[in-house]
Amino acid sequence: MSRELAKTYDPKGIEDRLYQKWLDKKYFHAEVDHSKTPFTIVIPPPNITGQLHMGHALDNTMQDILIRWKRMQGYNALWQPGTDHASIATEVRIIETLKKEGIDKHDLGREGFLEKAWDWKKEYGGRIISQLKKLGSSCDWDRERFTMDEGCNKAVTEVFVKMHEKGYIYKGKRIINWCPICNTSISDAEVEYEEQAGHLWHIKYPLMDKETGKPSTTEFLEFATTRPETMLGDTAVAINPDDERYTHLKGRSVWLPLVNKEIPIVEDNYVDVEFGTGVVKITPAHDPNDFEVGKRHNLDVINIMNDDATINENGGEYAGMERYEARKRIVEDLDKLGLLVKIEDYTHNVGTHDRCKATIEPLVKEQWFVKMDELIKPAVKAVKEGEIKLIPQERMEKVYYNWTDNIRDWCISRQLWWGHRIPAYYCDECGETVVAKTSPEKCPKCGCTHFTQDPDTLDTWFSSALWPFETLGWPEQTEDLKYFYPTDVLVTGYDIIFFWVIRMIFSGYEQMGEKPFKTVLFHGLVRDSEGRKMSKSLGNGIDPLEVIDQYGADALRLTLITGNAPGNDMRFYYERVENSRNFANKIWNASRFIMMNEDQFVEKNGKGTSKPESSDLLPVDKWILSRLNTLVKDMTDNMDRFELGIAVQKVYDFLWEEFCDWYIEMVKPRLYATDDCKGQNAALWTLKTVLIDALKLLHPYMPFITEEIFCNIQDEEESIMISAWPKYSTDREFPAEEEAVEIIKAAVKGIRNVRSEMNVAPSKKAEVFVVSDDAKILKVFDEGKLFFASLSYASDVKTQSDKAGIADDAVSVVIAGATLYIPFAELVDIAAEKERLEKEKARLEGELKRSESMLTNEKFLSKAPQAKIDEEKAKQEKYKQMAAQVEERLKSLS
RNA sequence: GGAAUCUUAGCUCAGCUGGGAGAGCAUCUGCCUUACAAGCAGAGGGUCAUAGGUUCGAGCCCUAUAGGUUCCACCA
Repeated sequence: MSRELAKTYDPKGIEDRLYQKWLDKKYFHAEVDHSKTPFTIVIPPPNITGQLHMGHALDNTMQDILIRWKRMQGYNALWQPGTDHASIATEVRIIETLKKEGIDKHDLGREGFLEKAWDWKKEYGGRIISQLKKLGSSCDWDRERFTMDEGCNKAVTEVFVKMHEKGYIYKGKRIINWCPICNTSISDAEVEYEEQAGHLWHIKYPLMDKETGKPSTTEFLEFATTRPETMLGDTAVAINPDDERYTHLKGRSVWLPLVNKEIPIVEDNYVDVEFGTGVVKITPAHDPNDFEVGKRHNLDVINIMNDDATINENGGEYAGMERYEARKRIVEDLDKLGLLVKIEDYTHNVGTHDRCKATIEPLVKEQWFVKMDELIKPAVKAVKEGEIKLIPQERMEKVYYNWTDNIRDWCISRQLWWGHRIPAYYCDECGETVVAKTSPEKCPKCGCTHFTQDPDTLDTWFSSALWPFETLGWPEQTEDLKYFYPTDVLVTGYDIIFFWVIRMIFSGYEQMGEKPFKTVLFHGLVRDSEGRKMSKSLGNGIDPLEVIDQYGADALRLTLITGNAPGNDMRFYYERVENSRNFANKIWNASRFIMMNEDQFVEKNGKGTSKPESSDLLPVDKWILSRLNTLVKDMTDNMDRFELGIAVQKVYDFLWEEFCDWYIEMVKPRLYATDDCKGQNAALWTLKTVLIDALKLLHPYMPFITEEIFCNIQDEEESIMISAWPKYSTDREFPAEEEAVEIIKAAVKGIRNVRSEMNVAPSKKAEVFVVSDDAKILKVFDEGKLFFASLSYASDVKTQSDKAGIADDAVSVVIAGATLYIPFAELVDIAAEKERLEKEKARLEGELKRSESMLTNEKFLSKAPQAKIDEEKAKQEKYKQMAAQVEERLKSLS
């Protein structure tokens, strides 16, 4: 029944096969079950236009780890998946595609366009889902949702109407960020400031002559601007009331050239006396600060721009010009009038749209807003009081409060077609606004029965904000909602804390009266090997699907999760993926070793292995069981604290170093001893037991290979993903055996070290004498003789209490409590050995000094925990012994 | 302008509540030892940015300085 397994692990084929098995078995599916505690994660819904990138890969790997782990711990684990309609991103993409076919969105009309958009969704919405599956994501796909499906539509309308009734949603004429390319307003959060080289135009306006009432030819007021074209909409010039230079100007006015009209000089504290000339032109329609100044002084708001950023009819002769052309012409014309003082080079921050990178124009428009001051309060309180925990805590809380303390009302209307249409209806007769779930029958004011719905749609994040409860059935009070809400963990990048996380929190409290999640686990960005952001324009993006194809999803997942702390950015290196792949191969071969030996065992004995009597277990077996036991505890603790990188590092080190490099090597002599059936059985049982438990610990991180090995190596359970997470057990505490094996390990290392330094080939074997006056230590070596000899390339091991019968020139190695002698005379290099011992002596003296200073320190003795003191005392004792032995050895050499 | 964060081995980064300076890759030296050369054994390499301070003791806490990254606000 010998099992044929390839020498290297090749994930190709295996991963898809196992994923299909899990789907067929419905392992990912969760139903309400009151006998179990729920554990819920909602996926940050990827955009339907999206392609899986490294950020998704990291985000979803983390979620999958948590979900698989909790599922194994016996929780009713639900990972709720879905996709986002991403209104503006999608609409922009569709418009681009249409453009290539020579079609303008307006040619299609709203209905036609939306038809195209839904086709798009059908075609691409599934793509990202299948990519998430490649990664191994154990989402409950039966529950897949979409932010514009029927349920979500209902939720959005419900919230809009409810919040409008409460006065939290209002329509107002305010200054907003306008993207002339996308032709829509955008929220403050979507504006990205970018440093650009520009100019500062110094311009002067003539003062109005008090006597003649005409523009003065001698008196001017000078100021600077970065956007000269906005002068067309100027309705005042402002000075600071405390500015002594301009006291004589109070109450006067200036002549606005080109437009040819008189505008007042107003006094406002907004003006910084220190900056420039201390004079500011005021354009209320095109600058947020000017808008505020205008409100304070009752100034006219004159919009001079069309939606496409061309100058409108208010711009007189400049009407119809594109904004930058108008700028050029206006500067030229001012120059002709002698009103242009100078042009300075100036770098300043320009607001751009984060999607299309076009320079945004502040415009005054009527838009829908969400009033934030009241809504934000419970969201702040929740974090302050620890109701919701942010990880990494300190850093993210600071970012969080920074935003909540400076929050402004949220502009939620978008002049787009792809999205949730605003449920506001205007009476065709009298213009009355009715906000309702469905189109009203008749106007409450005039009785008219014809209405037109608001053409605008809502900001994508308006629906995303409802994601944690709308996906569970809200506004219906479903069993799912009652059972799975609030969710447990939200995993996401810190880059969308404002867009999404905060908005979910206040929405959760407002709509559900309860937090949407208990913990937010933030991760950083995945950068390229030079630390740059991965982006399409740079072309430095690494496609996770290619990595999966080449190295397997397990290798990618392990790479993304190791050596990376929460909230920190990481760099992506292929070398690290290779290392992960090598690790997969390592455990594959370890399992192959076990299976091959088990097959041989069965062949010889005609029966399989069975659980050995406790007395058949050797100290090494107990040692590895004990180490595993500690690992279980440590890893579980780390994961409880969401320290995923640290946790996986521990199982990695355990498997590679302790299990493969030490335990398997220790077990080999026993397996190869042909007559020891009981010993072989005990060794094989321990190997299997430890490997299987370690695989379980590793499974959340590397789901595929662990499942593949699990199913090959045992046949009691059908899948590792529904097996139980290992638990710490006092039955597996073996401190004495741990100590014993550590002593032998130190001895093996010491001997290997000497042999290596002296360039002795492993094939040249020599006797090893273990000399100690401690009978317990000699017993340890007697019991471990077999594997000690094997690991230290010894031909034989002799234990004794003194140096009798050992050649004087034997090389010695000092370890805690014993001295090892290797008599291979022909290889001894006295000088080298002396040098080594001197080094060792110096090291021990240093350690003793440190130890001494601690143990004679009263404060340390009184303040440090007893365990630490005892530990230190034991160490000191050990150092003392070792130092004595080194001293003795040095004497014998000289 | 405000704030956060980082500066640890040649490179990339771990290092939890202060008590042994670590990993991967790279380098050097041996090994085709019957699970694995995608491997095994061994070695070299760090005044933990700089200067102070707190402490018996600091990579870790405090202050200042220098440099990098990021976020927020935006001043004409």
